Amino acid sequence: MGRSPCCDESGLKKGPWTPEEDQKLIKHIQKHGHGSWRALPKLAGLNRCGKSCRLRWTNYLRPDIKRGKFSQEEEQTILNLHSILGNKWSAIATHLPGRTDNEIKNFWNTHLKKKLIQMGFDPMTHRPRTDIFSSLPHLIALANLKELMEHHSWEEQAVRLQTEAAQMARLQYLQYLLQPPANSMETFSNNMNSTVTDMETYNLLNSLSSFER
DNA sequence: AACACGCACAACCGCCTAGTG
DNA sequence: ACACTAGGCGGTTGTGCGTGT
Repeated sequence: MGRSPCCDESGLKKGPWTPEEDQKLIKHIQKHGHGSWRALPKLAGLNRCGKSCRLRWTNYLRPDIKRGKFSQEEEQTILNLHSILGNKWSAIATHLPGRTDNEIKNFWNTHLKKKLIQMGFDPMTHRPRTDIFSSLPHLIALANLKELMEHHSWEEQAVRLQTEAAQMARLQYLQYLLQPPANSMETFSNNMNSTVTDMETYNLLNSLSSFER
């Protein structure tokens, strides 16, 4: 019900945190725990709203936060979980110890989303895109077909077609792996028990992205 | 050197939900 | 059952930095 009034109070500081503010927050929480976030700023001597303090602590100052680049395994985990859970960042974060929902959300928006789009997948459905732009490579391929037939031997064309067929098979396999099942934990656990390992999926992603270059 | 641009990420905003009286 | 609040969540914006021109 209704919006929390804490941030409507005027005179509270906004914007980037200073090292001094960080220290005050860390010291207070280490000594007393965070308790009520609403009451914390006053007790800790901070001119911030409780919400801002909570966010700063959970997303940046918490001692168990893992910083730095996401590993390949983490990246694959996010892809897998996002295909199942969607934009449930906090739910995804529970499967990645030391990572915050905010960090995962940012990583998704700046890296993974683009990666999927580049590979021709809809980042929301994890299915191949069906719009005109995703079809463009196929249309170009068709347009080039005539020229191909005129300038290359049958042997060359056979090798090329064989390579492309293999890539297409891998693409379809990946499509199958990334298919979002019905939103139930049953299908989730089925997926988790599938014989396909994270590494296999990751290798497929890599092989496909290198193919597109 | 100066400017424009894009990227990454920290932080904020507004809505939703669970808990409480 | 209802009103109210704190905390949590996801979307969006702001800011600093690196890179290209």
